[in-house]
Amino acid sequence: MAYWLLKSEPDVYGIRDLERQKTTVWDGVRNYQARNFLRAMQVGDLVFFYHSSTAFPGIAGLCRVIETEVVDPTQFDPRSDYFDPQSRPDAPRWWTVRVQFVQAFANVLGLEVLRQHFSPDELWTLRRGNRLSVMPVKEAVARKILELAQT
DNA sequence: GCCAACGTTGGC
DNA sequence: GCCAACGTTGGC
Repeated sequence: MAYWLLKSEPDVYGIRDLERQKTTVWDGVRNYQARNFLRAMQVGDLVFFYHSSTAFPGIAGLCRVIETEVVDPTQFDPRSDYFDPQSRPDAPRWWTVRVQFVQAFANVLGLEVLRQHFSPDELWTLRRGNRLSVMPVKEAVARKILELAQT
């Protein structure tokens, strides 16, 4: 089983939205590196839910991959912000996963706490200028995050 | 709102 | 294939 991190702006879609919906298709990713990570996910993988572009950025909760190789439907929707006119239904460009809510952390693990425990190379969200919205998390780092979240 | 950092685009 | 210009991201 692998661990990952997904970024989202809570004003658009936060951990509480996922809690309410229970599951969601993680649509709208339009970056090839991020897409490749999405395609590498396996059912059962654990995913940290990161809140970005908000007053208290940080890791807000946990979810789990429950379906892989999902074709992102927004790429074919002309009214969607994520419409990709160059993507063909017989050869979709953008693939994603469906995730299921697991837990909202009692307290968001903010950047200050994360920086105390991890280097930018261990946790890529800490890298300056990092814009990648889907990234892998090493098991040792994931275990530590889970430990921090319970305290 | 600012601005540094990054990915993408497009002219050549 | 290069690279400057541009648009976007995201912390502050």
